[in-house]
Amino acid sequence: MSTEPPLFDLRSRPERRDAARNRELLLDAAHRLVDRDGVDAVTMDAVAAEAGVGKGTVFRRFGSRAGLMSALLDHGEARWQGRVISGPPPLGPGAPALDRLLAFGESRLERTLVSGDLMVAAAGRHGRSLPAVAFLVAHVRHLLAELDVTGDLPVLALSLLAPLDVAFVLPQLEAGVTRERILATWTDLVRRVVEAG
Amino acid sequence: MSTEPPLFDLRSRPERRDAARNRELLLDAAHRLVDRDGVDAVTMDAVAAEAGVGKGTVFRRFGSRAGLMSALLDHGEARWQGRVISGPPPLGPGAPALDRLLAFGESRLERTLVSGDLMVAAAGRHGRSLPAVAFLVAHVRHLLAELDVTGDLPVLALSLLAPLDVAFVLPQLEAGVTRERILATWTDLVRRVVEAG
DNA sequence: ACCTCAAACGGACCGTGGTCCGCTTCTATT
DNA sequence: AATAGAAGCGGACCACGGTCCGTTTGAGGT
Repeated sequence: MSTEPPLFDLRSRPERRDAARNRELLLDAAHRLVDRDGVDAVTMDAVAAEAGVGKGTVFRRFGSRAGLMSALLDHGEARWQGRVISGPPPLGPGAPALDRLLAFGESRLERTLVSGDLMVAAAGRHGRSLPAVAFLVAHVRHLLAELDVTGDLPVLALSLLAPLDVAFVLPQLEAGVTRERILATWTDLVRRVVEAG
Repeated sequence: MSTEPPLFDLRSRPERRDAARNRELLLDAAHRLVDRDGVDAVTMDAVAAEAGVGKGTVFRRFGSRAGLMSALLDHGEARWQGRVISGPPPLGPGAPALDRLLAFGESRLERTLVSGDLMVAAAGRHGRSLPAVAFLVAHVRHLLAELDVTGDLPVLALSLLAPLDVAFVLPQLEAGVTRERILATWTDLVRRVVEAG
């Protein structure tokens, strides 16, 4: 998911200066295009032109359009993850685990609404790859464990995350289901799971 | 989802003879290509050539590649839906609702495994559109109601279906999670929801 | 300073999904 | 049977994602 060079692999030489510069140029250009014309306007040719580099360079740096989108998404995701890990409760630590879990759902839904189009663009053929949701799974799993929920926690955590995924949220919104209904039902679902131990 | 003309809308004139013939030619051709070379080999040009018609015709009949794939999928889906509606229990009617629900999950997972690549190809930008899962939602909703589960049943039903969606199943399989774990966890999840009323 | 060569670059090129529009064919009407 | 016009057809055309490869550039060694 990350486009940074592997931070802890000392065998790999660091990125060359021009490569690093071009990465920044490209990210800035892409960000600008998203802000100005929306995600759909971010074609690989457009971002290359906007950054003033060749198209091949975009693919060299980000691998694919989905990779570039993931990189864009990462900025926001990292900040959001920061709030989950060390922000104020109930989303951050300090609140009871159930409160944190419910706050997590609401906050995650919010992020899906705000960055849904980027998430769609960052997804490969079949939905978001597992690394992309690893943090989410790990966090939910952790909270479930604190709540003494038993079972196959990794898979259960992902099952609880699925209804909040952009692939399910956006179509429902289009069909007229409100944000509130989705959130209320998710809260309900989580309560049932937790209460059943 | 269906590519048939609207059966009960008498205002719309039926499909012209040549159009109907070409639809069949195209479906046959596409089916042949899937069988012989896999879903990825089914390009719009290839299916047009195989059917001996122009490319424009393929788009006129099916709207998009996803539409064509949906049409291919429909054959299997319809047969499967038949088994759910009127096949032998516990999947079909006659068994207790909870048994039916659990059998539904297992059977659905099976279909996801068998036709996953077609499902992926049939999905638009964001996952499968709601009409494509309308039957699934309706059935699960019905069973939940029979089990006296309260709440926002349409949204709850979709939430239970989400973990069985190809977008979540395939990545897990690739990551080494077994079919059995996925099914067991889904069964567990459903039991918790039902038991909590 | 110079050399070396892996890394990076750029843009021509390709395959594929999707559109467009002038031409053809079917069908309802008389 | 003739006719009109809607429905359908085909394939040239376009945009976009992705690849390839000859050229350039930057960093470590001498």
